[in-house]
Amino acid sequence: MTGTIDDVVIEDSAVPGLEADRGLVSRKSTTERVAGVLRKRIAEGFFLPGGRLSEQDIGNALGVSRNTLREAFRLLTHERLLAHELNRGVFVRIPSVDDVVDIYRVRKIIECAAVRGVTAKPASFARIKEKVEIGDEAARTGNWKDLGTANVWFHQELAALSGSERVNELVGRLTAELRLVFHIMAEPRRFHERYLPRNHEILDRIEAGDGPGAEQLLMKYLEDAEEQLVGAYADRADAARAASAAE
Amino acid sequence: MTGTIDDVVIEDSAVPGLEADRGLVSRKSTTERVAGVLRKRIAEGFFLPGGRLSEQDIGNALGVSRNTLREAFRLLTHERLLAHELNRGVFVRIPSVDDVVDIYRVRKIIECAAVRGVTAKPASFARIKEKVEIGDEAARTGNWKDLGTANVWFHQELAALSGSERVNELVGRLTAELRLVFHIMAEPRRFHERYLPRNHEILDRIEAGDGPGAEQLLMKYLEDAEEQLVGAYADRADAARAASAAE
DNA sequence: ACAGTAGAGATCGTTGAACAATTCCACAAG
DNA sequence: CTTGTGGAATTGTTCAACGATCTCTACTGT
Repeated sequence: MTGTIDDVVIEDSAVPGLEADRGLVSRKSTTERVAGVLRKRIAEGFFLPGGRLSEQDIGNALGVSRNTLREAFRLLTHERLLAHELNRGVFVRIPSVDDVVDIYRVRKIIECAAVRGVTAKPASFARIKEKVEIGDEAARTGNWKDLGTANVWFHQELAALSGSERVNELVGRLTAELRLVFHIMAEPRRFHERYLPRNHEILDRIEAGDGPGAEQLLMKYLEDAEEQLVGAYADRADAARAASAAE
Repeated sequence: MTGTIDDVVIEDSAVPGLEADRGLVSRKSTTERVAGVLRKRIAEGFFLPGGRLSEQDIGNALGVSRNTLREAFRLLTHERLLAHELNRGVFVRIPSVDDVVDIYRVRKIIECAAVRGVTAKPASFARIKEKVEIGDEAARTGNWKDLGTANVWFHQELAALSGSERVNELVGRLTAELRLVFHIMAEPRRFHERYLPRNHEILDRIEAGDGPGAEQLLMKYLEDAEEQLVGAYADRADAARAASAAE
């Protein structure tokens, strides 16, 4: 063990404000780049929930070795985007109803807490407003895909009010997981549209510095969205039951 | 892609209640077992923060190949226990002051929300009480190490009141990360002791079904703990500054 | 004496091949 | 219709190899 504990120095940088560019300097390993590609593909529905990701095929397609690919799989499995079954391979995860309920349980806790703390106008107002307007524009032009992503961004900005790196990361993961849910839903397009006016209401309360008010609206918002998704799952189950009974 | 979206069936098993044993059947991959070993070693301080984990050495010591070991490293890096530096290797992470602040930010949100929701007596009361008593016993016998872990368990039980799998996992990760912080502190033994009576106070309020009351106490508890840790970091920084100035 | 540099050694990043273990699928047998 | 039983396909894991990158030392020139 080379390093000792005394390496713990609270670094006050000699060139403040430059550390932000560190991300631009640091190259990324192949594993991370592969994971990024797969993450994007999963998000956009190229790999559908339940589908298997063959080491051989994807390795060939991306031009990376099996070992490197497996490391990327581990990353995404850890993010709950993939499910790893021993000796069977990795599959795009199929969130269960319980998952949906749990995801919203966490979202209620996190996002509501972030919004509740709002009192004065923080600097990130513009960012939230921006996301709402992007959503409006997408709805006006009928671009349902963009509407969905704008909505996701909106909620990520809300969570960002907490000012916590870990909260941001967590919410990012949760929404990525939710995208899987949307992909297994029959009609995802209209899902986000009905929540557009409520985005405005929440933004208004935040702009007014009314944290508790915004929280109340957001809580109701999340409860409704959850109920709708759970309902969609129940419909699927009913349909499956009816189909198997009809044989 | 073999599986289709229609695989999403809410399975009503032919043998209800047996799926719970699925975890017992599934063996674990070598990667996961290795990750488990490393996780434990890091938690108990065998690998100290800042120390480098050589692929070669640890691979030989554990009798696994470099590839398998690297997969395990990815897992732990994702949990923020290890830090991965390209072409330099993996190191036991050294949490910064910002990390400590952020960890407590999240803990306040999560644990307080979990505790706030308590109204009637849930079934998990006994579990919480148990953890408090384990802490008492450890303090009585002067077993500071056990006191620390008992305290961690206490908070994990508090978080478990939320009834969310994801919250449990998150808090588990945060406390694992906090253990790193404790390892770089000079005198970790006495740290937990002073919070013992406050554990009792919080437990009392929970048993009384007074969620908001418990939340208030818990919030103060977390604020004090955070302040103490941040203070310890500042001391370290001062000491480092003095040392370098004396040369 | 000192800054800069070249090079050797160590370690990581990534690949490719190999073999064992396991699962999957089709087909035969009861 | 259910229960073995093969063989093919895929994953789990190891090993060896080579280029890339970092680290440290020793050397050079001023």
